[in-house]
Amino acid sequence: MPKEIPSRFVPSEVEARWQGEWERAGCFRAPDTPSGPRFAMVLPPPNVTGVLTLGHILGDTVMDVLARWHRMRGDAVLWLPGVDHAGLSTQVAVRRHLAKGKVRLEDLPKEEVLRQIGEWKEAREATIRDQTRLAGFSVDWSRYRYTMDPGSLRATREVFVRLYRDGLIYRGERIVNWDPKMRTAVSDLEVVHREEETDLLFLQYPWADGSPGGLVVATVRPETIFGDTAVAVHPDDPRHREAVGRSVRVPLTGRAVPVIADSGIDPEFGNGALKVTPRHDLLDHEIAKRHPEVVIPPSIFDESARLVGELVPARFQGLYRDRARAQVTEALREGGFLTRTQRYRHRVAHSERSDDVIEPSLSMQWFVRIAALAPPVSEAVRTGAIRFHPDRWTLTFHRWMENLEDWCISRQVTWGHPIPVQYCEDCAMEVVSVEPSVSCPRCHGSRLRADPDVLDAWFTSWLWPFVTLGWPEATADLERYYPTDVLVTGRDIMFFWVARMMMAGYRFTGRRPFEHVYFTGMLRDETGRKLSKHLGNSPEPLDLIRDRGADALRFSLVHPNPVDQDGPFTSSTLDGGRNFLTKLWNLGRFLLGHLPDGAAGPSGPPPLDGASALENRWILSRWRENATAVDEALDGFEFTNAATVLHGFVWHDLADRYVEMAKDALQGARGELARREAREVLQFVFDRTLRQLHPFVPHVTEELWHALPHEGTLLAVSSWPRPEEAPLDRPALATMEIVLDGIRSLRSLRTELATPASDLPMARFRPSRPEAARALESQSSVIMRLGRVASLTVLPDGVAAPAGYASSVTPHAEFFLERPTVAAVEPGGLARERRKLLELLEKTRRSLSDPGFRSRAPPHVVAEAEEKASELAERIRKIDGNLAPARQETP
RNA sequence: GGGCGCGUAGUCUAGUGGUUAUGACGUCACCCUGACACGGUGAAGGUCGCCAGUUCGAAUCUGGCCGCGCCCA
Repeated sequence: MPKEIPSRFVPSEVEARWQGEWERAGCFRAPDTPSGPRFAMVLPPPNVTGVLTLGHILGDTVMDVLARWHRMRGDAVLWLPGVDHAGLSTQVAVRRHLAKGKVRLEDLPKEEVLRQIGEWKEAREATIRDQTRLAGFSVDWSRYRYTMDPGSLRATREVFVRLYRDGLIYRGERIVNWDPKMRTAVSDLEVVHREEETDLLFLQYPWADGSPGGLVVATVRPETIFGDTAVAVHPDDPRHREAVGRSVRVPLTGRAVPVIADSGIDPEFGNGALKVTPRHDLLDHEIAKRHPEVVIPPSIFDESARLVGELVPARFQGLYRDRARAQVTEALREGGFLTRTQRYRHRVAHSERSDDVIEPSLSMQWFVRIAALAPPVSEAVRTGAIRFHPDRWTLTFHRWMENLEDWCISRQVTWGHPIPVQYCEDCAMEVVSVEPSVSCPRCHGSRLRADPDVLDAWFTSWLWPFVTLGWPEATADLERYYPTDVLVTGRDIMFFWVARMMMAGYRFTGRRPFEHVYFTGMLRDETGRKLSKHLGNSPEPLDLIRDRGADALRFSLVHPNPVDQDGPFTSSTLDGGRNFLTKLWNLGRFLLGHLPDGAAGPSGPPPLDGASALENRWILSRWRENATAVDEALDGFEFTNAATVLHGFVWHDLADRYVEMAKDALQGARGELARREAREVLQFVFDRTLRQLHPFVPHVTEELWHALPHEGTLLAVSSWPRPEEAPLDRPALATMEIVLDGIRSLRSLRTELATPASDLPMARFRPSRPEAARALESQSSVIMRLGRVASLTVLPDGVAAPAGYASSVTPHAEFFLERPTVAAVEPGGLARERRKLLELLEKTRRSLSDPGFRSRAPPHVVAEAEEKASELAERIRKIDGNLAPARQETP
């Protein structure tokens, strides 16, 4: 047993050691026990695109608190880690990386692209594992999974085939969100809208029959006129009633297109007439479907959004979207078609991944009819089988679930799971199978062409909670640890991922994938901006860990700002965490310094009786109260509350009060019996507090626990304390309130009187009640020591305060403190207090004189008010009595 | 435009009908007191966004307004 704890907590010397110990002991491996209480979580697999951000560390910290807490409670805990291949995102990242070396990803052969991405993945994955280890997260590395490992590959294909056979996956031509930079379709969820200002052009489409004038159409996308196959107006629009049924010529091409009436047109927009480009706009496409006379033309864009095709005049061929817009606008102006322009703010869709402007485009893609998967999910949330924390997100969730569009799952990128479909070159059959076929099941031809596309990465990660446990095989893990208990994630992926996992869970396992979904908040910097790599305001977690330690970082993420709310994370937040750990560390040093050689570890609290020191009875009760509050907070997913309770207990109850009060006893000033009792109490309380703090700050608690006498091998596998271990001594709690009130009063008077620090003035007190008298008299030595006075004696009723004393009046007593100099006067505090009390008294009396209050308010409230009024009046009377002589002395 | 949420000391925050409105950071004063200056002690700082209403009583419930944020179209 080392008799010394270093004077400073140096995380770098402590943290790595325990990470090694825990792993060597295998305490984070989910037990293979077939039954008994269990607790399971899958870690949301971070993208191999990048490394862990502070946001990840926040979520992981919450999960680690849950995992370690449950482990200490004796549950078989599974916390399963892994990474996500993140298809498109990763390809975008690697593309950007290659571009720095002036290499275009598109120019590389497929094998080379895969090799580059593979290298990228290996490097990032290693960093992610390091970060996870160094933060002290207690994941089960033996069950580590990757969304492109063989099991995931197999399961993904299996799911595709099942949904296809059930008619819930289909291939179809629909308007999709096309990302011209990445040259792939993306799903609705991967599109972000941003407000932009552009020119709204008013274009005159001449009448096809040659009559003068024409129909004026407003558009922000003049370059798409080559794809126009109609002009639409609202049927009730009087301005355009004549036009319906006629034809107009598309400027610059001369093609005649019909004017149609459609109630989907907004008459308020522009001139009330809309050019219909069915191949390049969702609304236009829907209009075209409603009107058989409107043809769907060939595309006018290639996959990079360059103008091409038979409808595009030669002079515009090959122009990229933006240049095309400028040149077409110029041509329209020259041709006299442009009647006017107007600045116009509107929302433009961008690809979340590449940031390029989305080009809506009619395209052949694979879709999932997710609306068919929704009912059991909505039902689960409605009945509470799955619950959100905080629960206000339930509403948002329901709204989205009621409005589901088919999910586009095919991507025209290289990196991802291949779509498990082959096309027969002979009979054109779609062959959909888990294992690739060698011949066509219909015509038996052997010329099968694999679908060149890959699947949206979410199509794999929506299976995460059960694929990671072995699905579709009926493994022991799946039996034991599915459904999982809690999912912790950010609400930004509520629809992307959480909802889809719920759909997949019910569809493929028939059960909920998890019971609780806990959403963490978003971290912001001191100016309120979201932390993001993009803004450059996001600190590197490894730097913070190196600088302040993993525990300080972890604690700062859950305290003092609420984990489930967006809130600031700044260097002063981090200081707070570090300061707290230092406080804890020094408490440990203090305790060790007062233990004799060979002291035993604490097993339970020492039995106390009426003869025991007040502070001992008090701190055990305070610990019990706080321990109960911690349990309640953790049960209710209130992580910040739990941390706040522990923080307050350690700092204020244990350090500021208990230790200060018990110092005498610990140093032997009150005899050997008192000394041993104080030691045992402090050992017990500190040991239990270390256990409770362990899920939040595992390293420092493990280190301190080992530095002190303890029972057991590792704190990480020790048991979670039960509040009932300690007695709840209500009289001790009440008595201590009076004692603390006295100490506070004397200290406050000292400051008000500017008593020099080294002075020990004399003090008197006049109790208001017998129990106050007993408390103050019996504890006078501790009050004298902490209140820093030389004597503390009772002033009998009816005896005036001695001259040269200043006073303070509390509900329990009047306190008098000797003034340091003759010149010192009654401080202003007493008069201020009097004003405050008088205001309160008046307010209370107003209530009491209101007949409605007496007749309607509950009797105990009335009684309390009466008691308060008389107590206030009494205190004011006492203040007046003490104030009067002071006034006389200083006219 | 629709939905959801939030406005409490300089900053962040607790508080779902009766509390002298909680805590932290910051500020000021004194103190390197034998665990800790990453500390101790004390103090200052709030018409709980505004206006109505409900109620004996509103930071708390209702409505309206103002401001901010997020999601969806």
